[in-house]
Amino acid sequence: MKKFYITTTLPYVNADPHIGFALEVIQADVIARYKTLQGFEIFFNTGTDEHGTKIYEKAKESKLPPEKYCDEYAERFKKLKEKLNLTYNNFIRTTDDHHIKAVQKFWKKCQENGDIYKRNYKAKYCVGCEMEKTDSELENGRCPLHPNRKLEIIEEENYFFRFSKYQKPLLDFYKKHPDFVIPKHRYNEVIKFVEKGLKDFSASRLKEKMPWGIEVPDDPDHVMYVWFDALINYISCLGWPDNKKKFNNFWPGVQVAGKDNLRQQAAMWQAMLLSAGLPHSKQIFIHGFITADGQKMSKSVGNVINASDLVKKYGTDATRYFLLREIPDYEDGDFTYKRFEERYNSDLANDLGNLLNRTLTMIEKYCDGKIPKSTKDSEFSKQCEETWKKIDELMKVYKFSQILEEVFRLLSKANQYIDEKKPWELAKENEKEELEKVLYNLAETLRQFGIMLYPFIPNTSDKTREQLGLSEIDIKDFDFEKEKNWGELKSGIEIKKGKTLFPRLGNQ
RNA sequence: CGCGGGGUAGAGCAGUAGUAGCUCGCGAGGCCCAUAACCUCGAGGUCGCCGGUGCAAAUCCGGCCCCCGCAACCA
Repeated sequence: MKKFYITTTLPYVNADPHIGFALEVIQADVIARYKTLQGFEIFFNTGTDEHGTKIYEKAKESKLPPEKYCDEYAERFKKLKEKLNLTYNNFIRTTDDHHIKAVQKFWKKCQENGDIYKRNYKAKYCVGCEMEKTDSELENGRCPLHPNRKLEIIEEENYFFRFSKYQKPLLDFYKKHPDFVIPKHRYNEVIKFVEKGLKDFSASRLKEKMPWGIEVPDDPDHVMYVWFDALINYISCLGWPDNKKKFNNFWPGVQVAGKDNLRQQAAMWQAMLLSAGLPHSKQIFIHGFITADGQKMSKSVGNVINASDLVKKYGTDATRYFLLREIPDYEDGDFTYKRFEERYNSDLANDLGNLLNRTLTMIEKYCDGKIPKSTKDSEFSKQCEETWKKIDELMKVYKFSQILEEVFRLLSKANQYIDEKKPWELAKENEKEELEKVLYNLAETLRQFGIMLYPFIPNTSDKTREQLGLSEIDIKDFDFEKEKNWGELKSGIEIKKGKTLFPRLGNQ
């Protein structure tokens, strides 16, 4: 069986999951679901990033041992699976035993390769921010956020990773793989970054200052810096280094990440893989950010949109639909409740839900509630075929919004078709054959929608199928290629008109 | 000369050379199968500004202004 591996980045567990991460994991889920339809065996990984200073301090604040604190947050992220209807089959925590062992092994490999070395490290530290500051961040030698405080100079011995050594190999690699980073402008961005020159980066901290991390092998005074450990999850989740079979089956994979993560994913992580003698990732797909009402979401502004709240208020599919349709492909997008409800009403309620409803009502009234005789010369069969082609092309470059636009265009054609053909008149005039043809075309088109929408809004896909008298898509044995063909909807099936799919919001 | 994205109808966006498009909203009409839904038509834009190249520019080139991220561990 063909294999496919996809992973999200691991969110840091110092806050509740917000819709930015929801977007990422939903996008990954769409890809995974589509690949599954195509017959791939999927390994779909997500999880939580749990080490590092911020978490250590957050835990202290909430008077919990870090382990407990992480447990609590990891649970909240795990709940997304249900809430967002995700199909991931692996959830890694960077505090998992096997991950820790893998990280230490990875470290040793880099060390054997001469890429880890110790040197004195000096950094400027702002106590106000509790953060190191680089020179570029300073204004007149002071932290712009806390200009009254003097910066502390911290000095300690750190291990460094020889990032600089990989400038040329990385550039060669990018050149050979023009699709390595999607979209193109992110690909260009990372090349520019690497061309500018790479500085070795610090890969460890003194344990006495920051104990919450993975121990450096053979040097218990040091723990690794959090991202060095975190990046390795993309292979430790596959059982590397022990489970060679699984690793070889699935690696390399596609990594979905936010634009803030471009350098880490596309440059640092790739250099680390080179150092450890492992193959590069297959592809990095970078998505944009979500603003709330045009503003960056932040706790201090108090405008953070929480994924769970959306699901609670509007449901899983409406949330998925909004994020996939309204956030522009590759770019930043804006969230507002107004826009959300507009999308919901116009697309999901008026176009999709209403089409299903009116079609099924007519089948009940005019065809005894049974799918009528199938027709060959459908005006829709060709359009469905073309839409499938477009979906396939666009899916390769992760243009989810465009795909949904295409699918809903087809939907709108179906609504037009009803007005054109006026089945109610055909019924009055007893034009049975034409009437059945029209209704079959509509029902079959709806069946096709059901499949097209499966990666995006799976519950709706199920419900649509159910109301057409079909069973839900059982992903394990669903013959996708066959089901895409026009006419797979058998006549005589009894429909099961059910509840309104998406009741309109804000009526009244 | 730090890096990147953006400035197109009231709002949100698509469109990378050849009659300016989509969704929502707005106005008029149609229909009655349907979730006050659906369908048709219409109003509304000097495509940020200035200059250049072209028969032709939102689209290419140069300059400028404005907005938003990032600036080496926050999706």
